[in-house]
Amino acid sequence: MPLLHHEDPSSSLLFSNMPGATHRHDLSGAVDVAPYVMSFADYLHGAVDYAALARGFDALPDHGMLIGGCIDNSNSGAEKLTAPDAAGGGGATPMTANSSVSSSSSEAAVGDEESDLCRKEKVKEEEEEEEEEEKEKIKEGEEGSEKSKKVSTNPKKKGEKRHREPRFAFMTKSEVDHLEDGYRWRKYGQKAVKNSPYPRSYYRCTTQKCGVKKRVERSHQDPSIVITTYEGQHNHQSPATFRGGMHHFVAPHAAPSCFMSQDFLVQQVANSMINNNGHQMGINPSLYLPSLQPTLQQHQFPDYGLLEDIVPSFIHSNQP
DNA sequence: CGATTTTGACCCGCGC
DNA sequence: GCGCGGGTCAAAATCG
Repeated sequence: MPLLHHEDPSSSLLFSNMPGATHRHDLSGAVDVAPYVMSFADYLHGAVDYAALARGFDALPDHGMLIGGCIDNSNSGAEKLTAPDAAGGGGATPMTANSSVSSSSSEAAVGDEESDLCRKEKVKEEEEEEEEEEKEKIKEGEEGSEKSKKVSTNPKKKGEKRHREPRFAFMTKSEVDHLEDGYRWRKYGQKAVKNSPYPRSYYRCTTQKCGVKKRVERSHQDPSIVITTYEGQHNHQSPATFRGGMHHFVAPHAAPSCFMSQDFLVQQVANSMINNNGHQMGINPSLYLPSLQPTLQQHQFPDYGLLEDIVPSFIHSNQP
């Protein structure tokens, strides 16, 4: 996927929309993305749900730049995150600031396998979308009384498959694993990642009734890269947003489709950028938008369901 | 003292 | 049916 390059080669942002991708990453690492705010947002509007990501920008401490992102619609657990390099299909995609690699690549890496999965999942998703909402409701209701139950996601209906919300993943070059994105998260688990020395952490939005989750893991291919995957959409504004006097309303329910999330992201991004005191802050110049920006705006993504769809373009751009 | 993190156990889906 | 891996829970520990 194409990247937008800025003047500063040191930082680069790579966005990839990966429908099949399962991760969303916050780029908390990137600190000042301000200059890109507008364009970024616009960009997002067109296609992806990077809002969430974007928000990370404003908060990003000192570490990191956004390397890439992708949206994953696939719900089935088929998501896999691969290191960018890996995704590249063997390191084909460099994630350096100059070179662009994308998270998509990571997911893309999984591409072959995932592409099928993603597509299947896509379909499922639609069907399950409704179910999910119901589940969530049920959950809420049950939560209080049936906590004693162990780990049963949905004790009530066994027949129902676990449904997952669209995910958005992106890679960030950052020293810190958990990037600040404006929301408050509570870590609820950590698991070792197969074939990787780095564990994957699971976070949940601490806001009541907000079921947004995110996973954070470090690429074993390039330890400096953090892969963040968002799942679901916030049904509230971020604390940061409030502080900044943000004004955008965010869709109250889980996004049924990638596009929803995209809007969401856009808003978030915009918000984050405008955040503090109404000043535009943030987006790090180091944030590079992929050349696909135009593409996104035009909604030309062939199929968001597949990473490969996106990744390839992005990869190609880098590789003649 | 409340909120968050840590961590081992458990559940679930999937492939063989 | 079994084993594996991913994801989640929840008690205990830690933090602010």
